[in-house]
Amino acid sequence: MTTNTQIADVLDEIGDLLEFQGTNAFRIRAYRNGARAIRELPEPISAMAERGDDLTKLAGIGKSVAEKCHELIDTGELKQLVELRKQVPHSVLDLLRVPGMGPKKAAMLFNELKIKDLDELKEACEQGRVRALKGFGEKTEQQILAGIEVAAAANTRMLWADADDVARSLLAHLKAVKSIQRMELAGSYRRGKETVGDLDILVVADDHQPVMDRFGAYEDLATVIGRGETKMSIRLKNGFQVDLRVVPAESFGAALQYFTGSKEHNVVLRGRARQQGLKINEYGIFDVSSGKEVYLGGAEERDIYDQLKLPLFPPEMRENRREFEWAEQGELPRLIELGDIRGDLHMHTTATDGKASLREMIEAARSRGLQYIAITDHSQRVSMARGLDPQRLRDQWAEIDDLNEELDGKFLVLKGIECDILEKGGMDLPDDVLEEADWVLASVHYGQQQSRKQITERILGAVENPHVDCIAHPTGRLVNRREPYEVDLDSVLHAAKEHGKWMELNASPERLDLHDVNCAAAQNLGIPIVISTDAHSVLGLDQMRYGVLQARRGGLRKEDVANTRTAKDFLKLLRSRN
DNA sequence: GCCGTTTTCGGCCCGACTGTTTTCAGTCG
Repeated sequence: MTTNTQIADVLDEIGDLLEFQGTNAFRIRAYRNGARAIRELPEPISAMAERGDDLTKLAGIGKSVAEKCHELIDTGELKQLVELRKQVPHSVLDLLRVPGMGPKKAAMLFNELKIKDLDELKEACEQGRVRALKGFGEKTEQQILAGIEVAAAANTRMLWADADDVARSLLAHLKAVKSIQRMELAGSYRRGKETVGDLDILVVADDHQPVMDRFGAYEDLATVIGRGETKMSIRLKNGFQVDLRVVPAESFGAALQYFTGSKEHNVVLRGRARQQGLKINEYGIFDVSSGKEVYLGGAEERDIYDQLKLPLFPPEMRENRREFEWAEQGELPRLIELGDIRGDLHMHTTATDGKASLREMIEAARSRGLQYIAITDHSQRVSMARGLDPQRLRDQWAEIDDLNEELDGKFLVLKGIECDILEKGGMDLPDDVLEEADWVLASVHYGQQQSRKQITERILGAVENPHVDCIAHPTGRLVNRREPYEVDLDSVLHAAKEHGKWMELNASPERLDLHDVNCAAAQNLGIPIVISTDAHSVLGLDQMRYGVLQARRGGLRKEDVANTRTAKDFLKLLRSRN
């Protein structure tokens, strides 16, 4: 079994190694595009190959990459990669993590000084051997030395939620500058990616200098990486890089579009502009058909898309996945919004590992404008969290019955449970207990290291249990920290479809599980998705916005998400399962 | 290496900043 991720990783590695060898940049891009296409496929490419599908029909995959996919699927390895690895030691790829170090410089270091890893690079810099190379100097050597520390310390991206905190703090800091007329964050932060590599701030101001001075006086600043006429970059104490650009008012929209990206989206946009005799850059959109540049617009982001007769794509959609196809068919989905959410179907209380009582969670949910929630504490297997046995669970449910009576239809509390899927298979609570629940989440917490076959069979068992409603955090991944367990999600989704089961998109910023690509796969199959906070406290209920952002990246609409329905319609849909 | 209602060959996004190279290459986003 060769998964999409494994194949994509191989293609990316080939891209890295070829880049190092100075291969034609477009050939390298072709490998990267192929890797991306496969990574984002809604179904396993191995299944497509087995069916005899023509893989070259997939956008970004031609004859060569298709052959390599077949070789990987059939033999589990790729001769080309084995060869490349002989030529370039794997550790030299670490050199590229040093800021300012690209493939050309790294290759020079490897070829001239036989430097194979970061340790050898450090030693060579300290001995002054690097500055002797053509194109290198003393300053470059110092930068490399500083950069090695950065490469070692800060090579992980920040969770979106954490980047959001930094972003808000920076904006508040900059707002003190009176001459700032407009200010906006761009980049992957604006696109709502689950992790953010750096922040891009765009500003319109009468005078550049006070803005840059203020930027350089930010309290968490560690170093100023660079400062030019229009652009300034800093690194924060936590290693995070922030770029600031000051742009003229007539270019603000163009710059916002440009720096929001993604790169892939912009490549397509620029290609289209070129075909129409237009040119886009961060200053605007220009008619170049006469040989001169005639400014057509750029003050607003809309100006760019209007000129190309394209809709103003929501930033979360700008990944060159399907947005251009949708636009051509006039079928751009209306993405779900936070305000569409009416219920929250996964949360914990002090009965297990939550911080707030049942009553406090209900009050907090009501004050956030929700109409219904499900209380889903852990089941007995999760002993660390004092998981509920049948008796304690039934006691909680009796309490919920009383509270519902007290609420008199103004708010609905569902009697739920997050029931563990046991290591040996089967559910952690007997069927007669689960049968009494309004809402049963099934989830894996233990035995995450099991084989693909074991884990998949466990989850399939839960999907087939008639009392289970929804699979919670279906892949178990933790953003930046833990890979998904080895589940065959494609099989799980097909089984869920067959048995009328739903899938959770867990909104907790460190989970965001399902992943955006998996959301699209579930949507394709018509499986209702539930966005839930998995709140362990009152404030945890506010995590819903992270889940909605992820859902938007997955292309989900209001109608794809079950808990956008009113309490009455939600129950109706729930009871009509199967 | 991929792609095609301008093309099966000849393109493939575009500009700022830095350092070192005196006219530009490399890196980055």
